[in-house]
Amino acid sequence: MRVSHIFGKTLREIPSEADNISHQLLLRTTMIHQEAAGVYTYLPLAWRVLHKIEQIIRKELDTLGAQELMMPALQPFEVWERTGRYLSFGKSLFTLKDRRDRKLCLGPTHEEIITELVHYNLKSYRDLPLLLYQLQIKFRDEPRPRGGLLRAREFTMMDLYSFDRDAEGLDANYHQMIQAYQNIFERCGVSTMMVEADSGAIGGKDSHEFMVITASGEDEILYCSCCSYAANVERAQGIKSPIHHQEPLPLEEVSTPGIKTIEDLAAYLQIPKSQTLKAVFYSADDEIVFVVIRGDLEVNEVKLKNLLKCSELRLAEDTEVEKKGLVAGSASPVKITGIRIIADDSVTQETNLVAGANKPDYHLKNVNYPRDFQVDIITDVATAKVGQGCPRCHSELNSIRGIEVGHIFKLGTIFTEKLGVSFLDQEGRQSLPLMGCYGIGISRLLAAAIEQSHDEKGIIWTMPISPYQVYLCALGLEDNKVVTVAEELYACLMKEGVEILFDDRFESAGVKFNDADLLGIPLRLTISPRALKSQSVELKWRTEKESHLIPLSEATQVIVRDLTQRQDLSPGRPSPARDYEQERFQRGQVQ
RNA sequence: CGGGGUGUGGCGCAGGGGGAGCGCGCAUGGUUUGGGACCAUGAGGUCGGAGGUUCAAAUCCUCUCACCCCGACCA
Repeated sequence: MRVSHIFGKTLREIPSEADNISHQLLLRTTMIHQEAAGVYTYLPLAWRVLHKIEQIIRKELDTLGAQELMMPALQPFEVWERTGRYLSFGKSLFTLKDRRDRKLCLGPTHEEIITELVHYNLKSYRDLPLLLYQLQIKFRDEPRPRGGLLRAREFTMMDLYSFDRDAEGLDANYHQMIQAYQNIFERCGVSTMMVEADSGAIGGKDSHEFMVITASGEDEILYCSCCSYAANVERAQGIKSPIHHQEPLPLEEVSTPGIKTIEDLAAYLQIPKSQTLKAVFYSADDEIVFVVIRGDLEVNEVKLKNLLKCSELRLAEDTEVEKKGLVAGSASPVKITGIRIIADDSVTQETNLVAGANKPDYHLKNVNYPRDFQVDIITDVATAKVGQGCPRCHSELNSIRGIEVGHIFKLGTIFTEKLGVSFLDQEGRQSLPLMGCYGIGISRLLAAAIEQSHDEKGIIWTMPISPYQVYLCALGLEDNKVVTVAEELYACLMKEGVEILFDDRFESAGVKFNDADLLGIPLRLTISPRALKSQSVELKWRTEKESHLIPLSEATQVIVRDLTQRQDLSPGRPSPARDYEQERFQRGQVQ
């Protein structure tokens, strides 16, 4: 492809709507164009990258015996009613009506459709296991799309669904898919960490996310510095050893005029926050619940939501709290009845805490469980923190940020049961197949790859997903020799199957070099009168600072050889963005 | 949904009751060509939309739409 013909020109200035690196670079290179909030056109360069990622995915999945198919984006709403998931998706589900007033929706995911499809085609245990996948556009009416392709309302996704005879089969497929995912991301040249994840309202016992590690990531990951434990903060557990263990002292009321927050209380009484008991009130599907937790910790709403099995969870309004006869700012579980009390285990392990006195301007000292209060549930509902102990090996937890590019779930029989899918097992009995589902956000992966691999000049593509492999710069085009040599090399390399961008524009060297860097093509070749004096071509890798000359006569041969070597990434391949935390990734990629 | 912000040519921005401007980009001609050259000439905008105030509105008022950021939210 000639650069002069590429649809979409590079921009010198950053469009003001973007403040996210990948978003800025995708706009500056005109790889994407925004049509509405969270809705983008992929221009030719981006489309090539998406295709490459898709091909890597296909190759890896087909090796497992998975079969590709294509389900509709437009789905009958009725099937979402049957599984009840129109409720859990809520407003994120795009809905519409056809001319006969029949309700339809745009698929945010395809568990319903695939399960129905399998219903019509699954008869015998001999048909299992089954792995089906598609590459599809998904629609989710996100409350707030952001970051360009990182959180869009329309995006491309690979979703695979597994069906198995039994739990062992599901486990085997799940492990197989973990390996496939690790292969896929590695082949794309992005470093990911696999972490334990919340499976949310979809249920199921096992769920893992694959995170592209980058400081700009939306998700926080807690990982152990010693063992392989890594989890999304939504799910992570930290060991909360008691820090003030003492003999219980007698309960004592203290005056705390105007004190309402834990910060103020700790400062006023000159005690650490960890010596206080925090009371937080939530409305869980309209039930007000009372959560108590050690003052230095925060309630993890995901854990709480899973515990209460509610569909809506929010902080209670002050008026709702008052209606329950509680004093916001001075509330405690001491002598409180008529409300469900959930205690984080940090509270029940601790001694002599300062808690509210359930009347304004007073607190209680030396509150101890179970002497002074009772609770309905004791469990872990705290947000794990850096510095806490790893739940597996008790070493210290660290924190890092990532972008979720893959998510896998063991669904079990949730969908097959609801939609009545069964098969005849070996003994001739009706049996429910066990499902797993596995997703990769392809367009998000494209953006995440840029987040992970760029510098101040632009994108740094890894070879396997770069839109082109080579950027051929011809400098001094009024020199006929330059034109002849460049055209010849361009033709030769194309004949060899090299994907090449030929910058044939009458532009200054600076413009061409800057565009080459911005576009991030791995190898830049320069043909110029200067290099031609020594019958040479200049080679420069995007990841390296220095260029070097090779003889013109060997150019095609050398270039093809070097490209082949770099096509399949070896672990030691230099890439500035991939170097950092490299060891961690390897440790994080759990067996 | 709460809070904040922005809408003026393809991109970045200035202007703030009476001529719609600047830089980049684009076109044409010329001089240039190893890290975003220069000169000249030009094309391109219902100032997000609707209503109002006024002799006169990009500018003031009202409503509205879109987009961005923070939060809530996000299987």
